[in-house]
Amino acid sequence: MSEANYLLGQKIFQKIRQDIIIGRYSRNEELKELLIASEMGVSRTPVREALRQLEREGLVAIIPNKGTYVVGITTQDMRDIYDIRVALEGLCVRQAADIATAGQIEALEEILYLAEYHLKKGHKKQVVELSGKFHEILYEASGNRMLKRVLQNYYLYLDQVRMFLFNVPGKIREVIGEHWQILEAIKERNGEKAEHAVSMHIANVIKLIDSYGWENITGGQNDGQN
Amino acid sequence: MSEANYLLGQKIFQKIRQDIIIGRYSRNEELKELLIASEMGVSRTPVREALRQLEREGLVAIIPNKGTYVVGITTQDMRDIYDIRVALEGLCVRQAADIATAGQIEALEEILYLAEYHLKKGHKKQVVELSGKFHEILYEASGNRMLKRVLQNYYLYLDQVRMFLFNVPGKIREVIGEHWQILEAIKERNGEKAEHAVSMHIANVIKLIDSYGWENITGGQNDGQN
DNA sequence: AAAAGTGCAGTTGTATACAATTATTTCTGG
DNA sequence: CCAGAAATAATTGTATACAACTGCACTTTT
Repeated sequence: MSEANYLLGQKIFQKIRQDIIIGRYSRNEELKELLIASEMGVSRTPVREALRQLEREGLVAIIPNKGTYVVGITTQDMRDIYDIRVALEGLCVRQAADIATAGQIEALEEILYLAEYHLKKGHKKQVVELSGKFHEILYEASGNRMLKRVLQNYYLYLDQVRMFLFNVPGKIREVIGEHWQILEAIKERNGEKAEHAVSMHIANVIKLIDSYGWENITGGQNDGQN
Repeated sequence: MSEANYLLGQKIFQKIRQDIIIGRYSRNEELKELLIASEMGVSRTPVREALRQLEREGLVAIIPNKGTYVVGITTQDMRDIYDIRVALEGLCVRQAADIATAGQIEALEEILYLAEYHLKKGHKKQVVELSGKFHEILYEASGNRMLKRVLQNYYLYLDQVRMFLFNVPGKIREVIGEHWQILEAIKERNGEKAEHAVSMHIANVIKLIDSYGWENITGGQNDGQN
């Protein structure tokens, strides 16, 4: 009665995915259907459906008749995703600069003002959420369904990195500043400028992570097959 | 005993996906589990798993407790994918130019020679296959797992467009020529040039489709809800 | 003692059974 | 004849049952 009693299978899928992304499972760890099912108090059926979906996302590998093994997001994957994002987020804001609606632009602006407020108040959690919402609207504003879809996925995958970044002193303020620049370019309907702003934004993130070392961001996931 | 008795669920997934991509189903058509199951002579279980996977790919939409509906690849999606591919295939060959192995380069060269041969002989089917293999190796040569994954997906989605293109007189020859240029740039380890060659390649395809009209490429998929 | 075969426990793959939800039809009252 | 409610059918969601396959320990054979 309370709220979205989302389908069991989807709930399991999302939980396992999140567990994989944040590194709760170690790489190559075997996911046994019956074990997960009993842990969640359900039967194997919805668990199997969830695992099959995870395989499509590339987060696990299923060896027929043998088992399901965690693949996860490696450090290399994260680097690679950033390369991809430079290309795709650039495309995204270029298109958004052309066709974003007044409502979308207003929503983006509202988010940034709100983020400034929560930043001042030290409400980190809200800022993180707003930052996600900012990207969400940007993706939507591109008017490109396929692009939105793939970028949303990658955004999810980088959850761990974002957690790390937002704990670096002063980084949040910097990010919001860069978001303002992106928004300004879109308001001016200047696709080139918007793309450049995004490239800078991502490049700065990469530079920061480089200085800390990519390996230190994931919680030292080991191999699981001693 | 004959061959790769691939898991039932995967086989169903691939069949339905192909049927959706080539437009055998109309948009918004309802996919009933029991119907598909009986058509394929299996139970609902593997069908459900397949449908859930298709939902992850965005090819169908599942409304809980209601049904599964075909989303498919719209004409707009195809345009959008080409925009994405300009960005991503460019990134791909740029990276490939840096790190492709001698073996991969040799494989690419061999494919093109073979394609030339089959082109002369008029073996269109073989040329299409080789063209796919060419891209496959390019994706692999980027050394970027996530990139490979997403590009493979998009390549699948454009099956219908490719069928169309390869029936345009002289287009196959042109495509092979452009592939040679890409390969040359990679052999020279010139990422810029490779990216430019890919951009040209894709731009030419887009230009050609524009001249025919995008709507005329898909077999006139109707809406399915009269 | 080494190699090969046998049997058993554990796990996945598929089918079926049942519960819950949604759609459709039929009946009833106005 | 129509609106609405009750009953019925159809469909999805989940659990369970059984078959098939895998891995490993144990036995047997040479």
